[in-house]
Amino acid sequence: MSHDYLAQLNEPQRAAVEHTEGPLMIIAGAGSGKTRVLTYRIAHLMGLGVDPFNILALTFTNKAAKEMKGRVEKIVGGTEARNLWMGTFHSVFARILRIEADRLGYPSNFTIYDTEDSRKLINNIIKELNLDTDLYKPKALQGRISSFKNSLITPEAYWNIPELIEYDAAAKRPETGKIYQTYVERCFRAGAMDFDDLLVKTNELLQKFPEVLAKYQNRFKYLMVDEYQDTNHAQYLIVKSLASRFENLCVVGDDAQSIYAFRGANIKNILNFNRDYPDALALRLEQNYRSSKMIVGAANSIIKHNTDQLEKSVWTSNSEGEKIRVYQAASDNQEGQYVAGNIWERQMRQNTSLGNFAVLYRTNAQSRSIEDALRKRNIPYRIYGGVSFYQRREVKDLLAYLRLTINRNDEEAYRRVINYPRRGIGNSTLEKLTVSANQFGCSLWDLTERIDAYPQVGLNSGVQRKLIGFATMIQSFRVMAETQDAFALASHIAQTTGILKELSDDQTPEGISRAENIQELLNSIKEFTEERKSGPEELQRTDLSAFLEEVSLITDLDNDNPNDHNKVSLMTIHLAKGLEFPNVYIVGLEEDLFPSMMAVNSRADLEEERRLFYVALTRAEKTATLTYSLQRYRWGKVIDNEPSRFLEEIDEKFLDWLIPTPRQNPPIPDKYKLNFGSGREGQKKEKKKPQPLGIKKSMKPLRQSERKSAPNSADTSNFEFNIDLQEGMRIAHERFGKGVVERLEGAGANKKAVVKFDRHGEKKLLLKFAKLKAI
DNA sequence: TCATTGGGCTTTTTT
DNA sequence: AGCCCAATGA
Repeated sequence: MSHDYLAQLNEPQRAAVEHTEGPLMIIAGAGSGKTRVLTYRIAHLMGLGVDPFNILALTFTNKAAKEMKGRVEKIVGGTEARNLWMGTFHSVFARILRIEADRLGYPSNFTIYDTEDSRKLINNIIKELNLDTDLYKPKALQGRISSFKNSLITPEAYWNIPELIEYDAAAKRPETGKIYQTYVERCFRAGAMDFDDLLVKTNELLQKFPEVLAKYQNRFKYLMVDEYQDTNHAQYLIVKSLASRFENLCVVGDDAQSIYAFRGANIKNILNFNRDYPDALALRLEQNYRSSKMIVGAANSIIKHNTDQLEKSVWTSNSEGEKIRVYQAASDNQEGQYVAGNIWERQMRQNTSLGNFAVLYRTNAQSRSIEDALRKRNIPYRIYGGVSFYQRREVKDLLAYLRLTINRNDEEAYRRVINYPRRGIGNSTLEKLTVSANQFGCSLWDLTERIDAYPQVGLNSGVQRKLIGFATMIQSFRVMAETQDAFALASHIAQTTGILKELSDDQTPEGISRAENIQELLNSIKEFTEERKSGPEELQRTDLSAFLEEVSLITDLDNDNPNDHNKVSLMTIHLAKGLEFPNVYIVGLEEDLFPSMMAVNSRADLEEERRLFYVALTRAEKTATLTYSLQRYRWGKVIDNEPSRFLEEIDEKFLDWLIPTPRQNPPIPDKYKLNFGSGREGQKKEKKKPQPLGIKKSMKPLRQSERKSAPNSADTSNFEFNIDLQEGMRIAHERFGKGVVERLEGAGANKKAVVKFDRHGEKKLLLKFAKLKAI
């Protein structure tokens, strides 16, 4: 198999492929061909006689794994590559955990709780403990528990760390440890693991059972980890222990693309690689093969503003390319219209596929205005992420029945379906069951199944009969599961439980779409069984648990539907990581949106946002278009925006500013003008034809202060700008209301004021943007 | 027990 | 504006 693949690589790429023994760190700039390196490296290993059985590659998405496996197969042949283990941390570890589950006291068919399941459970626990949900916000607790897990702090360990206890006490949540402990117990009792558990339990397994560790150490003689900069502490430890025997560990990453600190990713894992492996070879891939010179240059000019980074200079020999266009929209809807119109024009002019276009945004909520505009023009699109198919209520309802059939202790599944469709088992019954289950330390199912033996639960015979009826039904599904395949069983369940009838009775548009989604779920189960039947022998299980094992870790990105190849892709920047598109639109480049409002207060957070912007821009191959909008609907209100600071950070020479000429509004009589503090709906709501866009090139947007007299910003006329601020001065801000200037920082264009607002707390405002008025 | 209503809260980002 | 939840009445 000595192909000429080595000849297709540049110098450092080849070195990376050929350095097979010992630790290796590859710092791979955006678009520098790291996937190619990884695939060739695997092929190369196999060429040297390494058994694919001994190779493990951990990727960031299932899609990336699939793609890589496909590419390896092309080089070495399909049968050869079959034994390769490739997948995400979560899916690979789930597989290991299913094999070893009983050592940890889990059933091998354990349920994987998704975010919603675990939030609901936490919510229940808070209520059972009679705690105030205003203080103990389930989402906040969930985040905190997740961060404990990511740092491998068990509930027992929690009690021994005074800082944590004090922190929670200070936050008026002294019961946090109790909630955490209860949550862990309940998951265990339900035979369920959440996403974090897949890492935590794997680590526990490897630490507690040396023989298991040895087994997998010996199996995975060669380890490769992609996107290493996004690994968290648990992942780091697992990788480290798996690799400690042979130390044939190759990690690939780019500190400039680390965007998951918010979920525990630790950039130090990559920065300190050399400390763990002093003999490690470190290679840098700096030549970008993806993007034009304009895009690479612009991206470099952004990332320069970060102080925490490894030294590296990404360059390209690709063509110059077009300048990056920056467009200012008047509203979010108009932003959408511009993007849609521009995509349409471009694809006509270039006679290219719509699959070559992507619209990227910071938050999922931004997709709506883009979708509307694309729909109006009949441009087909596919939206990734957001409320994905498997999170829809009706889909989760049916899945809950399937889950309960396979794992009857699954508490969240039980709660979901015990009274859906209605069978007269309401909250009070459920509450009694919960109390007893907690008392006995058993699952809800255990009680339900033999409710007649537990008079102390206090249920009357009518309710008992209903519970037995429910249990009998689930048991019958269980029996069927022994012989039937997933599709037959799922159809049967949809039928017998009455879900199908319930939905087909509902002829509202939502009801119809729900019924369609159920049908779609059944179709995908059908597809699953068909695929499995025709697949490789060792993967022929078509039973329900095989399906459930897969389904909980499927993400939107993994479904590659050929029908989507001629559609515009819409997704968050986070999801876009690792992908590339000839034409990229990054929308919503506004202060408080991108960078996010949550991130502007600390340098570390802001740098992560900047890396996110870097990731977004480097997705583009040929053209990039940046847009922002002066007004946007957020939280049901119209909000005024300032252009993102990131726009300023890009070196001017890469940009092409497109500014629409100001709209000529009729003068508005003074009495209709609104003071700040109240909305300005009267202005905003008027439906105007999209104004003709007189495009002026090479022009920066007018700052708010310069725009003051422009007729399209009548609502700002109550404000006096560029006032001479003094510390201690009392001021008013259009959005935040009244406050006191605490201190002033910086000078010139970067002058900022820290203002303590009466109602919104302390904010740091960039003076050239903030509309402050002395009072 | 269940359906309706109104109030409060929400928005980062994901496996 | 939409979603989730608690309170309310049938």
